[in-house]
Amino acid sequence: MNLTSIYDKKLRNSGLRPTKQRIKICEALFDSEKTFHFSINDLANIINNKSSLKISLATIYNTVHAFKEKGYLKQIPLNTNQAYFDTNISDHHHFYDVNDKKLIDLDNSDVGPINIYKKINGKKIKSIEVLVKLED
Amino acid sequence: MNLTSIYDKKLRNSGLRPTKQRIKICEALFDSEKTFHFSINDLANIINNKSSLKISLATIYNTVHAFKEKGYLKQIPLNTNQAYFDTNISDHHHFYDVNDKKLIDLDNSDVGPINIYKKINGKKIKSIEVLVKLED
DNA sequence: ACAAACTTTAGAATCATTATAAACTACGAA
DNA sequence: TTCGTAGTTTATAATGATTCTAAAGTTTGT
Repeated sequence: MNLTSIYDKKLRNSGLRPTKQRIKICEALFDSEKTFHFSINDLANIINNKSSLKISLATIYNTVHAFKEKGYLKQIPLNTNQAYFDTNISDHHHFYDVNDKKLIDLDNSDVGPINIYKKINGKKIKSIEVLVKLED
Repeated sequence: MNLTSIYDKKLRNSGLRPTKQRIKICEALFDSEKTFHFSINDLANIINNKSSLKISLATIYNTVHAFKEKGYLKQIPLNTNQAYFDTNISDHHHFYDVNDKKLIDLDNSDVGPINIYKKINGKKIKSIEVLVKLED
């Protein structure tokens, strides 16, 4: 089965129609084995620079949010003015290099087990994310 | 020594002139023993609702950034559209309740030791921040 | 009291993101 | 296949947070 039909199935299974825009966004995000980090603007540039089909910013926003909802993307908690997303949806963490303003994955195996001793009544833990800031 | 003169000294020591706006912002932030989390808008409301001296938004932005630079405030890494700050500048972490959209401090003692095994050449760790998302 | 440097401010500008509503497309039923 | 409906895309406008600007005001050392 080729990638396009995999994306087609993925979209259908999520209740999203496999439009050519969404397939193209899937290609930009998931064709490579390597995962990566991106802002909406990064993604718009990646797609609209190397393809004849231009996709509007609104569609890219909509699609990224839909994919985030469906769990195909994660948003990275950061204190920057724009949102950053990750195609690596495994449980993992991040380095943030404050000088180079770059994100680097920290696999779960790169971080020792994290124990949270405090409990909040009626709430359960949904995720644990570690941000390690780096400087020169 | 009263609080106002402590703030005066704090500001002078940081190379910031102790203007009445900055003193008032210090009062709003640091008078209470309790630390708290706030957005710029929260802070503007706190100050401008309970005081006759109205401080412009621009000044509040400037001052919060200056205080963050000086280490009197911390910005909390989150994926929200607006910036959140913390008057608790000790090493600590956060719960974020995704249903109630509320932040709760997680003291260092509430979290087991965190070990980072990965190293990046020429970079050193500046901070480690854990965000624990909670849901119902 | 004075000049220089620093601050505050209102308002404009910018940037990221979301909303709108009209045109377009996919899809299932007939 | 054709049609109607629901879902999608798009340009553009609207919003909201934040930053910039430049003029007016304040602080400070002398």
